[in-house]
Amino acid sequence: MGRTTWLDDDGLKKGEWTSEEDRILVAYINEYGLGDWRTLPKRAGLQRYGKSCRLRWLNYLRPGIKRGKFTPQEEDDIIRFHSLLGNRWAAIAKQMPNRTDNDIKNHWNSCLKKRLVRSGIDPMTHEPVVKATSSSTTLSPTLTPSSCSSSFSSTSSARLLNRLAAGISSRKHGLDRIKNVILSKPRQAVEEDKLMISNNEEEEEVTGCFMEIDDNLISTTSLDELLCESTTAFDDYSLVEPYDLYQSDIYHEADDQLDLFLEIHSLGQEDLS
DNA sequence: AACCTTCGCAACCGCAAGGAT
DNA sequence: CATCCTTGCGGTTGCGAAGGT
Repeated sequence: MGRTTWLDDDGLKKGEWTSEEDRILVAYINEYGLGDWRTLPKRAGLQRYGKSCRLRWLNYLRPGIKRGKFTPQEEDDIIRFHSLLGNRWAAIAKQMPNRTDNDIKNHWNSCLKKRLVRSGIDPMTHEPVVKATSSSTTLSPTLTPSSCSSSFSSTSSARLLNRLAAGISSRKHGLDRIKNVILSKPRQAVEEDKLMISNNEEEEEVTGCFMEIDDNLISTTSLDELLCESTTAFDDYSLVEPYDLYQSDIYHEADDQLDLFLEIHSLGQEDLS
């Protein structure tokens, strides 16, 4: 499977790699290690572009790559990470050891995206598609627009959580403050539950509550709803456009912020189930 | 059996970010 | 500070395999 091999204007090979080329590339890297990709082909004796060698190594030849069918657990993970990160395949791949971003992207585009569509889920927003007579739109499964003044959705809640995670990890907002803010607006509480927020060295309980909105009992006590209700209390936590945070300096300062965000959000997901 | 469509996946392309000069 | 170069990423394409008619 793959593309046939051909030579470009520079006399360099393109298309499918042969097993002999693979062997040469692996042998070279094993002996000399990774270095300048541009000059690597010449040094290794390959009629290839450095970019092609890099791609072949990262997506196919490097040790530890898991190939073959994705397990249901892996598929669930991809869908969940995609709902949080969007088409940031490299970021998703970082959360799934042994799978390449290319593999994940391919599987999403060829399989998972279509599966979601068949299930009536918008693959971009991860929300149920509501077929309207006048105009098509998507709605949160548990919240209607009137139930929350802002354009609340799982995506925006993810963004809020992201900001929350960034705030916690940067100690911009202490846990005490977050705790106080959440507790300060427990509207129509009917039941209490507990969330644990881990902050690397310390753990604290954040008490949440169930809420009743527009006659529809929200049967969860996710951090999402709580944050939705308390958004206004976070003076600088206004709803932002998708992935604003990912563009911010604070987010790119350290990968562990992503880990923290995912950790916190997974706790939120558990509450949803 | 032949043809057509869909699937799966390797690899290419263009662009952007960041480092080097 | 500007320009060039390298690397990394995401979107897309090409093509054999598999499945359907």
